[in-house]
Amino acid sequence: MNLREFSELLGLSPTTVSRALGGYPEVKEETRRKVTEAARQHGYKPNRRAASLATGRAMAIGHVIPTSLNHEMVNPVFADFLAGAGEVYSKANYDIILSVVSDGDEVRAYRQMASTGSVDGIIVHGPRTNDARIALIQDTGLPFVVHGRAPVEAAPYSFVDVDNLRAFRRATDLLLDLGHQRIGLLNGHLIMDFARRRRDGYCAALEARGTTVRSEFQFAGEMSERNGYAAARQMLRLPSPPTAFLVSSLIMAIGARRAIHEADLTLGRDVSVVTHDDMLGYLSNGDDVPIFTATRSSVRAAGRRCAEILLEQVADRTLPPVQEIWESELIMGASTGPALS
Amino acid sequence: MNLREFSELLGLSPTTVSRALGGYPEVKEETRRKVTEAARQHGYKPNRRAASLATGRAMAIGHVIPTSLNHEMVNPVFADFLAGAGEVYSKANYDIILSVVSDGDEVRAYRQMASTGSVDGIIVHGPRTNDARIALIQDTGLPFVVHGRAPVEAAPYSFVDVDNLRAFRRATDLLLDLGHQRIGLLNGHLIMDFARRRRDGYCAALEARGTTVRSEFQFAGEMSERNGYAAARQMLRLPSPPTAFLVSSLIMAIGARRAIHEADLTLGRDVSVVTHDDMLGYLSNGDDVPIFTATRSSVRAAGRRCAEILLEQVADRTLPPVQEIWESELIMGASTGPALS
DNA sequence: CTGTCTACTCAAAGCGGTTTGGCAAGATCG
DNA sequence: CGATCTTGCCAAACCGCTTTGAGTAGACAG
Repeated sequence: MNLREFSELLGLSPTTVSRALGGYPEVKEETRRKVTEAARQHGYKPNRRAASLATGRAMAIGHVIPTSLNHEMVNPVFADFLAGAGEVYSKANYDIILSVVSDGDEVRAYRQMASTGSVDGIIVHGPRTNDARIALIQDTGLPFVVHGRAPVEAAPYSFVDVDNLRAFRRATDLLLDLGHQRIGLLNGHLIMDFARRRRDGYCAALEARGTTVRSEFQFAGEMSERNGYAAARQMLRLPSPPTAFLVSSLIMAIGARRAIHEADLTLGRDVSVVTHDDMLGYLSNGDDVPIFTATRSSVRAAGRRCAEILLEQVADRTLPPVQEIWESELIMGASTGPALS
Repeated sequence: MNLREFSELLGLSPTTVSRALGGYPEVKEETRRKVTEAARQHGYKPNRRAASLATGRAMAIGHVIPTSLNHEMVNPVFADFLAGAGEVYSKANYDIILSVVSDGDEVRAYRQMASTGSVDGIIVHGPRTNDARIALIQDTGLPFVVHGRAPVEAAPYSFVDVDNLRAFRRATDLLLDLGHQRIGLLNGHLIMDFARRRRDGYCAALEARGTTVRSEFQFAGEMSERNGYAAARQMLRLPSPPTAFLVSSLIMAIGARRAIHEADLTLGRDVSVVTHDDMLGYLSNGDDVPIFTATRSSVRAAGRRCAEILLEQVADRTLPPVQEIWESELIMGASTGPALS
């Protein structure tokens, strides 16, 4: 059923029907009522592609999700981020266009989205330390919002980020205050901006206290359960092992916990753990008492906020960039305790 | 840059340029070379919406992901499923149109996708026992593939599913063979088709051996870490607690493991666990030796296969439905052992 | 040298909407 | 009561592409 057929059915012109459904004031209220009612009954909905073409607005936002670096892992925070963003989009009647690409093709995917005009705006996920994508998208003139940020701020752009440096600096301070001198860092890949900031926070705290920063206490790689386990295990086998771990994701922390148990140590007594918690829906960090002491920030809320900002920028292209840096909560759980002397 | 401008630039007609880029045989090879080269250089790409409108093909597949039942959880398998499907789509130059909706609006989302013609086909996720969506989509005439299946088979449709009943029957048999008499089931919501089939497999195995099926040994709900923990804890506190658990997802099993540790019991000795493992990228079930004994089937592979089938059906609407039921592997890990008498 | 074929290329008609610029009919005003 | 506004509707142009059907130039044969 297309507009012409539908309008003939009603004995009206396509123009009037389109206006009636579009909420324009030029049609009589009664006519509008008749039209909307008939549309509901016959299931008429304007063809989205045609409407897009005519208005120039795609009514869609592009997300590119890369399947990670070398492995085939897809970052588990995407699901929650998309859920948050999706809430906002669906209220505004926007679609998500998702492009799942292997790491190398990412830039191509962004370029394609921009040049084929299939989206009105773009969300950039997982910014790298030197991220070619940002300059690229800036060139296209398409509105975009970055979840996280990249250090190079050639021209300012919108982003929503957690204050990762501060979060990890506070977490490290906490462990130092508890008397821990040997602290392992289980981090994400260092090409990721957030991982680098977290490491900087960790190093800054250690250096401020005159504690040596040791490379054998640092792991950087994919944040999987497996890697958390393997890295923690290896560090625990060192002649003088860490008494505490600072971990970049709850999933990795669960891996670390496995290694701790396996070494017949007790979490929160023999070994302390502080982790970052993205508050993923299916992986809550305990109910009343948190399992892990954690720096906490909802990735779902970030998704919502990024979407809001982006839709505003799409609606009004002249708006200045919005930059938000969120403070993460530091919550005390059962996984930290004083260092055993 | 649009086709008209671009073709004027080249001194050719829009038709010829379109044909050259489309790979039609009516243009001279040399002309085609010139055109593609210029397109690359000037960054010309046909506008997707316009092309769609002209050809009638949307070059997009719709996925609807519901944020689960009562809670705000979004199923973590989506990310991996989408990654698998995305591999196939991007090769075929198809987009994913994602609609994230809260549970109630799901049907509306499907109807909308179908009637606005923004997609060429649909993937249905997480079929329920009585699923209205399937009949609805069948009505629209749009090709679709179900990941999983629903019991009502009014008219046959395409699906890819794991043989859940058989998998859980085998797993239960394994535990029974090890001497376990009291086996807890930590399952998903029973309105989900897969959960019901798994329960049926569990019950069938118990009944075949004359073992009583007890309701206090069955939990059905959201498959989160938290629920796995809470349900296992509660069952372990029963006067005569289970000596083994059968769990529907690795995340839930990790929750159960936490409860087991907390009760000062040892996994694989005091309490056995068999779980289903979707092989999510970030949550591997151990490396060489699996942590958990598990029924295993890759959700990513399922995503790939569903996408393949769907694209075939889109290309040729007359194709008969494809129904695949995959056998899951039963792999032996360190979480199962003989029942302590 | 003319007629027929082949190989390219083009103009124009959609695809299904939105939107501009009119045009009648009825309402309002002097 | 005629002139001027509103109000409510419509015809037609346009968004950017694909594709049909027609046309032109050159190759080749007679």
